[in-house]
Amino acid sequence: MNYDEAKNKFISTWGALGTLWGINKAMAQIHALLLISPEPLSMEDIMEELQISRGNTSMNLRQLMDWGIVFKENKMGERKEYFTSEKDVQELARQIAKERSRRELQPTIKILNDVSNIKDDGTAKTAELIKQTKALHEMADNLDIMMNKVVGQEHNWITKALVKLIK
Amino acid sequence: MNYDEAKNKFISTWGALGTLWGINKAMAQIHALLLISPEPLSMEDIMEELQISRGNTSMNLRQLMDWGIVFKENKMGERKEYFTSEKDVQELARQIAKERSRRELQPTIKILNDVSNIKDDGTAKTAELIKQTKALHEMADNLDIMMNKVVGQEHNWITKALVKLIK
DNA sequence: TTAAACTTTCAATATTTTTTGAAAGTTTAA
DNA sequence: TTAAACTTTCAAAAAATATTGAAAGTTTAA
Repeated sequence: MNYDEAKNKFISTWGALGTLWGINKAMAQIHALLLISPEPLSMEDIMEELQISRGNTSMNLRQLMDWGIVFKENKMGERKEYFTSEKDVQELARQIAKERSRRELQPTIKILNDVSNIKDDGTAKTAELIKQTKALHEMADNLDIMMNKVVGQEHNWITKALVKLIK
Repeated sequence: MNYDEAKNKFISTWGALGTLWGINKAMAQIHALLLISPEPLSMEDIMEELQISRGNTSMNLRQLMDWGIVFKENKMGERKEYFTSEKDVQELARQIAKERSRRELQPTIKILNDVSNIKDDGTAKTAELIKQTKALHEMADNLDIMMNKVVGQEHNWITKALVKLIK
């Protein structure tokens, strides 16, 4: 496998994986491309490389910046904007964990809390609803703590120690 | 909030969350419904409750069974098939972690391994590709270990201890 | 100012994914 | 056997999502 094959394989794998996680293909591929690019890339570069339209590129770059994993850069004396990805994969994971917690986990925890606190009317179905949503609430809470504390730790010693311990 | 409101809120939240994780709405909602149902439900029950077609119900029940989180049950003297969900949320998490590891993480790890082992031709771009895919490979490996060992542990003492420690 | 060089927006279009429902398939009881 | 009671399959339709590209917007330099 040469460089170009490896690069394409990586980009398309990342793209396919993205769709499995609710991230669209273009967004995941742009991210993959920036991640392995030693130099910042312009919008033209990205469009060219991935064969996607200007509009698509612009919108997905914006989303990646909203996620805090892609940044704008300006080259001196050039008007064009360039883009880079967060290159430290630990920091990348931290940022993704933080955002997914904020966008998905925390709203879900709130709803599980509301639902599990309805008044128990003594019926079996109400008992089951309360029991199961309470259990999910507890689990989601633990997951949230782990995502924010374990992955979110700078210099991730916890993960290292943990993996060593249980491997 | 009364029982019906709470139930609908839970089912629709679970459905919306599913789509965010690459699971379709019907599949997630069927699962939610079974999870809070004290009794096994028939296909008719599910169709009725969620207002979806027979075909849709059949296909998504099959998928849930493939994931190992929904089971067929037969009631004595009845030809109709009934369905229940795994009710223990720890076991549910374990099963989901196991399947996602097998379906997504492991194939990805394999590709990251292949890509990161291309021959270093001395160019900056090759160096970057190798460096980043190696880093992702290591991270994916750790995640795989955690998913299979930490979540996969019966009587999940590690999570409990960990959460207590870092909370 | 103006205009060139660039980016963003968004309605229209294309693509992908999900859902339907009827026909085909299966199982059981008589 | 047959037929009733049920489930599965799958082509077609619907719905949801992603993509395009051109017009509108913005910034900078002269």
